Amino acid sequence: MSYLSELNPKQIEAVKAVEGPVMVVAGPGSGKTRVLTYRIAHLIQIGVPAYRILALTFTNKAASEMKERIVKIVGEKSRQLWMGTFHSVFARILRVECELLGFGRNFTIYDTADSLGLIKNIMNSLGVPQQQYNPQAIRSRISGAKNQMIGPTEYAAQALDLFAEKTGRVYAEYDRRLRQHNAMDFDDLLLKPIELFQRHKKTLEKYRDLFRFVLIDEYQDTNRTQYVLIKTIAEKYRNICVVGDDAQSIYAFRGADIRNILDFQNDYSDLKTIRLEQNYRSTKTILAAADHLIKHNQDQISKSLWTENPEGETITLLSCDDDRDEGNRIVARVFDESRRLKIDLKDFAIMYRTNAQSRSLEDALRKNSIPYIIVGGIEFYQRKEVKDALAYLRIVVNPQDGESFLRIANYPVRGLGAASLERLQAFAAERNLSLLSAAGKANEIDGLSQRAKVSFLQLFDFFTKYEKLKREISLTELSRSMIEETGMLALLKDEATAESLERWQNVQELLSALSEFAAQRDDATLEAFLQDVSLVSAVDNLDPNRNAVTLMTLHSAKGLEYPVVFITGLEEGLLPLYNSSLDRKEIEEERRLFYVGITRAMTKLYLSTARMRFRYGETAYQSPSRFLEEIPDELTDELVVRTKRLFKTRADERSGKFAFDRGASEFSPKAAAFHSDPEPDYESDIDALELLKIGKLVEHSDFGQGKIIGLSGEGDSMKAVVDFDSVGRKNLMLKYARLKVL
DNA sequence: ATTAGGCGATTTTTT
DNA sequence: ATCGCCTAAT
Repeated sequence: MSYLSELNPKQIEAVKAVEGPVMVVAGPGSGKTRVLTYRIAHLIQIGVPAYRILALTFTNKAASEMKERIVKIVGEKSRQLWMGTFHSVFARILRVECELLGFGRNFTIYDTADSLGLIKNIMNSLGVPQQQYNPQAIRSRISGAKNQMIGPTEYAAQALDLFAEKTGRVYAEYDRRLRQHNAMDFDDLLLKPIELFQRHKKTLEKYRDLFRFVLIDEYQDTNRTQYVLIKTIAEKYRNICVVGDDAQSIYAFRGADIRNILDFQNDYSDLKTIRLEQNYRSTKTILAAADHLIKHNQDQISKSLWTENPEGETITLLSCDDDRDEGNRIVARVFDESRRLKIDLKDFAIMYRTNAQSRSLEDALRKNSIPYIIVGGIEFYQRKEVKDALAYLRIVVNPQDGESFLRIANYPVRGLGAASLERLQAFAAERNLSLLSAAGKANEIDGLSQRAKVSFLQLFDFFTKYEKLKREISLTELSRSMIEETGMLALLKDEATAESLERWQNVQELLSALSEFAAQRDDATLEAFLQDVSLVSAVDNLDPNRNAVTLMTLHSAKGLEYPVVFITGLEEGLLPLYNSSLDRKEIEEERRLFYVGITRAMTKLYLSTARMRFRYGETAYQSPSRFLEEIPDELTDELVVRTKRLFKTRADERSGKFAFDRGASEFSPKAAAFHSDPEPDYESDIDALELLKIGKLVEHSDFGQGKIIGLSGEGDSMKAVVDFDSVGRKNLMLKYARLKVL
């Protein structure tokens, strides 16, 4: 077994302990993924059929990457592994088994936005005012209840206040409607399998027997339903291996339950615990900072992380004036460090607590023509036009899907407003019909205008036609012709604004994605495509080959690593983020989130704060995060900038005045050690780059004064066309030209 | 009575 | 950028 030579003794132990319950407590960067990969490869190598192994990961990307590596080690037979996120694996099982629960195999998966829409609709029909009862809050309460396996009846019985009482009523109706729509929300994908296994012992036996080996990654972020689910499944063989790190538990808001770790220890008396404490990722400095920080948490399993990696550089603090300044200074550091460390843009990650923070960072990157990719944020599949197109496709697959029907009933505009849809819904409820079939009986609905009747009937015919065509033409043809016929493409094209054309593009992109999907898989169905689309996570789309700076939330950063990491917005109220209550547990989760961020960094870590920040539509004064005090001073440096730095001119260099008179990046005394590192003769010029605009007057040391009349290129290859008073037009590489802005 | 379109407020983190 | 509310238009 040659691969064992690549592992340390603890890792080998974790790979080889395949029988019985095992818990691997794996610190950040301790080679956890490697252990999981080799463990599965090892299982296959000793003769376990791949299809008898269930491996649950946190993202689909992690699953497919791991699978590829396993295929490389032990060959094609490992393709049959059951591997993916909880949600995708159990969605797959439900597709086969859900008829036992009264669902059709073509059920639709509702994402958070769909489920919120349904809840709002229900609140309207139950007469629960949305002003008094926040639909979001109701949705998250229902989701919370589901994650703890509390059903609507039980929830209503426990309701103590008015809010809970209303939530209970909405919850009951919500469940009913999901069933009517033949739809499941994210929580159902975990809850329904439990129900299935409870009610159908034969099915339970089938899966218990199938999954002889069960592995779970990121165990600290599993919730109660996930815990019950795997415990149920693994009961027969008890070959269950969980891998996780309590210090990286950051999903309590989603129902992740730390009890899952403690209970696991209680559930299995013969549990073998293996600790992976050697870190292969970060410098000693970064690891020490993380360690000091996390020691401030009371709730934790104590562990002592260590590394053979070098001491490394100190962590650099950037104290910025405001969010704009923060963006600019980070961009400047990206330029400097890419030069100094000779690394690519893809080696940089900028992290933040809230998605809203990405804006000022994006502005700075865009202005300086630095390519970047943003993880999450406004996701492709969340865009209105994409969701609209998807809704049409969803209805063809599942004609009962009322939520999708309501979404597109009046898009493109067909004269079906709120009142008409209200009538349709009432009629459908009365006769126990789906909205689509009710639309087919529009003539029987009282009080509907003639126009609305015609529209409903046309809509019904439209879907009837495509339901039929579905069996006759290819996936690609069907979707293309259908979306074409809705008229939404023409509508977007005719509008001809930059925005509408972008939307048009997005719809086209969706259709291409579908074609590609159809071409790639021989078993490709519209159902499968729609399921994939519902369950993609933000990081799944991260392309490691693109050379661009990565921007993401601290949550998305879990499991990733980068040579240089910037963690931004280290301010009270932002990290830790304040909401209504901030008790110890919440602070500790925020601290873990920061911990996750720090431990993503391999060689260099930057932490930034802004004195003022634009939030909720106004500029607020911010104070530094309490977490900064928890990192020992000797591990950090402060990079001070006095004023905006301009390009040096030769004259400045000669006089040596530049650094003091005009301000520059300058290190505080304790940063001297860092500054004395061998630095390439490269200047940090980015602050000035953003000042460079067409029309600006500039000075060149040889050509004198001139005016910028054109700018092109990006990064190091950025050029400017300058009209000089003395010599006329010149095309200059900014990197060498050393222009001074006047 | 309905619907269409404009304007203003609003974002914690996510499968 | 999206959602909800308001007013003008049909």
